[in-house]
Amino acid sequence: MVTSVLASSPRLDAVFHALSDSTRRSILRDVSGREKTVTEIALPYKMSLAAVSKHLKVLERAGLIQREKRGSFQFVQVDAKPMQEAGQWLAYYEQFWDDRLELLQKQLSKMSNE
Amino acid sequence: MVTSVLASSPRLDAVFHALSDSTRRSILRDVSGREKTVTEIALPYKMSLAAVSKHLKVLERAGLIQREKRGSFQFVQVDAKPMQEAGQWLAYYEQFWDDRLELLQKQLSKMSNE
DNA sequence: ATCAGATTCAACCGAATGGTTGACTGTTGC
DNA sequence: GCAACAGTCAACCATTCGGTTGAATCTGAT
Repeated sequence: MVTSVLASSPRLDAVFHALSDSTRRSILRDVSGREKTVTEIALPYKMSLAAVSKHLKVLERAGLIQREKRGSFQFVQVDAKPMQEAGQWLAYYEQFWDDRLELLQKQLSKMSNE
Repeated sequence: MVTSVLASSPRLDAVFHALSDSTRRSILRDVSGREKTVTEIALPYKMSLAAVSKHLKVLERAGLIQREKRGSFQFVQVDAKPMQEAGQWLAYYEQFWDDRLELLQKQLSKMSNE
C-alpha cells in the first residue's frame, strides 16, 4: 500500500469532520433507528431549525445521510458506508496499538521471569 | 445503553476533529512506524515548523500522540487508544448498516420467490 | 386563491482553524 | 560564554464554523 506524504483524502476529511461535532453524532444516532423528517430531527435540540438544517448539510456532504423528498417532507436516513471507510482507517492504528500492547506484555512477562 | 440527547463527548469531539485533517492523519502515519522528533516529522511537509508544532498540539489534545523530552529533542509517538474509542463508536453504525443490508437482501429474495 | 407548514437561503456574528513570521527559550558542544 | 540547533510562543491574517434571524420557496389542504 503506497501511503505517500500527499495522501490527502477529502472524503475522509469530510467524514471525520462531520463526526467531530456532538450534535451531529447525536443526530446520526437519532436517525439510525428509523428515518425522520427534518423538523422531527430538530425537535430535541434547543437550536434553530436552520442550524439543524446546516448540520444535515454537513452530514450529507460527508455522505453519512441521504434525503428523500416525499411530498412537503424531507425524509432523512443514515448511510453508514462512509463510516466503514473511516473505520478501516482507524482499524490500522487500533491494530498497531494491540500489537504494541502485546509486545509490552511479552516484555513484562520476560522481566518477571528473569 | 442510555443514549441521551445530551450525549456530548469532548473526547470524541477532539479525536474526530484531530483526524479530520489530512496533514494530521499523515503525521500519525509517519510516526506510527517509529518515534520521531518534531523537526524530523516536519521535514516532508512544505509548511513551517510552527505549523507542524500546532498540528502536534491538536493531536496531543486528542490523546493521539505522546511526547517525551530527551535532551534538546522532543520524541513523538502514537497512542492509538483513543482511536479504539472512536472505532467503537463507528462500529455501532457499521453494524447497523450491515443489518440493514441483510434485511434488504432477505426482502429481495422473498420478493423473487413470490 | 390562499393560508399554514416544512425547509432552505442569505446575511450577519463571534469564535476557532490553519497558516505565516519573528521573537523567545532551552540545550548542546566548542 | 556563546553560537547553533530544537521547539514553542505570540501576534497577525484569511477562512471556516456553528449559531442567529428574517425573508423566500415549495407543498398540501381548505
